[in-house]
Amino acid sequence: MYNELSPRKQAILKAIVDAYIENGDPVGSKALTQSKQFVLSSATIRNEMAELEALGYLEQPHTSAGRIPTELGYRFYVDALMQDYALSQGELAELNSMLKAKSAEIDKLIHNAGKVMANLTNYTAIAVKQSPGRNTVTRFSLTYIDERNFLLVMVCGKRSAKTRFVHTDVPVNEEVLRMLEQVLNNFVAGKDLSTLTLPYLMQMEQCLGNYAGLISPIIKFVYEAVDKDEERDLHIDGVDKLLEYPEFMESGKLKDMLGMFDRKDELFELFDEEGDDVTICIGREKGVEAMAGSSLVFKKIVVGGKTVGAVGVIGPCRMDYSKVVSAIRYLSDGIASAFLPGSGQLTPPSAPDEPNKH
Amino acid sequence: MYNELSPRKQAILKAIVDAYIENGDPVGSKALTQSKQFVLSSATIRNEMAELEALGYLEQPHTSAGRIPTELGYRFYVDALMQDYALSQGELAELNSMLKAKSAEIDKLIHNAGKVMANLTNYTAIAVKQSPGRNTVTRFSLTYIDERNFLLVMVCGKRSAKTRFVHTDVPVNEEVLRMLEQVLNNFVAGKDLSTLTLPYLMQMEQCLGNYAGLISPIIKFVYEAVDKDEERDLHIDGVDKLLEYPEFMESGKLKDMLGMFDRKDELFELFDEEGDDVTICIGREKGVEAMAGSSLVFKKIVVGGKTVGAVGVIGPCRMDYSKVVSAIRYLSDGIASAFLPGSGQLTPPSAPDEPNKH
DNA sequence: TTTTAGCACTCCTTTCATTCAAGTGCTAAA
DNA sequence: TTTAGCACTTGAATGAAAGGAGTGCTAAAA
Repeated sequence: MYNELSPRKQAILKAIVDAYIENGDPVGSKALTQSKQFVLSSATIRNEMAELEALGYLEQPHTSAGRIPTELGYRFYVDALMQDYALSQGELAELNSMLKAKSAEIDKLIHNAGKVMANLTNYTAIAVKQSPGRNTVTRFSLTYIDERNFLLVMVCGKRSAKTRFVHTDVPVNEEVLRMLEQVLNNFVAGKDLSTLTLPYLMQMEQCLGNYAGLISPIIKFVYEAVDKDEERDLHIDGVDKLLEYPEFMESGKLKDMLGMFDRKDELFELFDEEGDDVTICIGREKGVEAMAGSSLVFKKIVVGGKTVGAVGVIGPCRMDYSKVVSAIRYLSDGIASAFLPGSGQLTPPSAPDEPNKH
Repeated sequence: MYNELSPRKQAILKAIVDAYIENGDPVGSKALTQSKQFVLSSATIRNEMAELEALGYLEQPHTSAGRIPTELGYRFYVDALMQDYALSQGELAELNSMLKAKSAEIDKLIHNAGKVMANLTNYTAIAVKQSPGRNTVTRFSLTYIDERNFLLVMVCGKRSAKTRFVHTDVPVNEEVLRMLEQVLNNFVAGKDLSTLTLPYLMQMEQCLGNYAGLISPIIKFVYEAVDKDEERDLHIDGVDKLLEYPEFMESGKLKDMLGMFDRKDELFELFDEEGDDVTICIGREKGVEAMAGSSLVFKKIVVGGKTVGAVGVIGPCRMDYSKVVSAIRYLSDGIASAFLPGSGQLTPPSAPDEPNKH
């Protein structure tokens, strides 16, 4: 589909997108000839631009304005035309200093990554933290509080734990809790939830005699704890950056965005993507109406084969994709390797030696 | 200070604030006479308004506009003039249906309260969840995971628990953990942290022999868990509601707000208030520059003498205080009584029988 | 002494016409 | 195939004019 574009058309498209990303004004044929990168007259470029528009890569806000890229134009740009951006020394320093403070939990690191991203790119950043879906509880532990209350601790995998306070109508004591704990560890720990059939549960209840009534509320908690959506968490940073881009100042765009930021479920869906490298969603490509005019760039954070979260930025379609992509890739990989067991040192994904001045 | 205002001035001030809150246009003398609540000519009212302005309760955007309240004007209004708003049946139903879904943790309830508040009042809502400061850990529980890892569970009070994964250099087993657990429960549980002096810690370490090295990282976690700031959490809902008020559309107000929403620390400070009833912060009263033109109304949620959070709304100074106050009071008290042990039924703070049409 | 009618004045908002500049498409020539 | 030239379109910027809302002040009325 793309090969219908001659090299010259591609060069012109690239120049237009680059220029438009940089200053936000529709770019006309004259501006391109003045930029000295083409030895063509404005008329020739005009013809090419007219064809690019007919092909759907460009559009005109109105008759007497220059051209701006369409969603298709941006798509082609990020897929085929965009150049790699090498992070500057200062930018690398900023990212690294964040990554080195890896003392804390991965949650905090991801959260901080959002703040850093927002600052570095000057777009709104989204940091997603998600525990791997479809857990099983690997171990139970019950802690006595008083006759009617105890704490249920569920260890999921080796890296996360959830607690619930359980109130009982039957009085309990340490001994009962030990027994219950043992039953849970024998019957439920490590099992997939689908194996918890009714007869199976009844078997457990038999083991507990008078305390059989405790099982069903606990199982409810287990379901809740294991439920995939339960453990997703999403932080948005630098919302005020949106205001720096005129595309959000008019019409209802800003409202759309802020509304979407409130409906986190909808946001999560945007992050459901197969790819493992940086994903770029331009405008309504994913079918989300509120994304019209905006783009989302993100990358999953994968530690030891498990997706533990993602980090991304959201901003106008007219976004500095090449810089954003570089920053996100660096940060996402950096977080991942900071948490890879054993690896203390970061391994930057690319060797940036010559910083771009942008 | 306030008694310098004659009853008539108060009535006029009230009428002005009411009218301005309702439609956002500066209110002139003519509008007041037309409202039929005064049997005075516009000239008389003009004189009164001029005096109210001289006293600092009103101001004029420009010479040929009506008057709008100053921060002092709003202050007087909320302190002395504002009428109680009786929530309508529909509004009560909305609030109650939220409160009845009390299955979940108090965290979730508070979070939901924010969403409901935002919808009901049409202002941005803030839901604060804070565990009572300066906890002690009341009980420890250790769960074996593998030779080098175990889970540390710290129960604080009877209502909250925190977990930490601990990695050890010394191999451990169930037995060791039991011993360690006992030591922690004997020496640390229920103690104020200030009693954990160095000699005291050394005494503990003696009890543990080879495993003395485990104590210090655990104590570090205890400090973290007990640290006051650790457990504050804040959710903002309905940010897009800001856009419905023209005061945020111009100048940098919106940016100020969004910026403040990002700096949660600053927000938390606004919620540090002594009072137990609804608190109203008008504009820069609390010394926060970003609050210029905006007001915050909130109320702590107090369960059994402990502050567990707060719920509030933030919006333009021109806010429907009376409705907001009623809603917040109802919700805050509702959450509190939903979580008061034993009390299944809600006890509404006031008996609303005749809904206001507003 | 207080209230009110009357009036000149201020200042914002809206409207309309005009001008200006940028950029285009098209045609014809190179 | 490219380019110069030109007529045309359109939004943005400017400024004058009109309109309106509201005020303060003065003097008369209650």
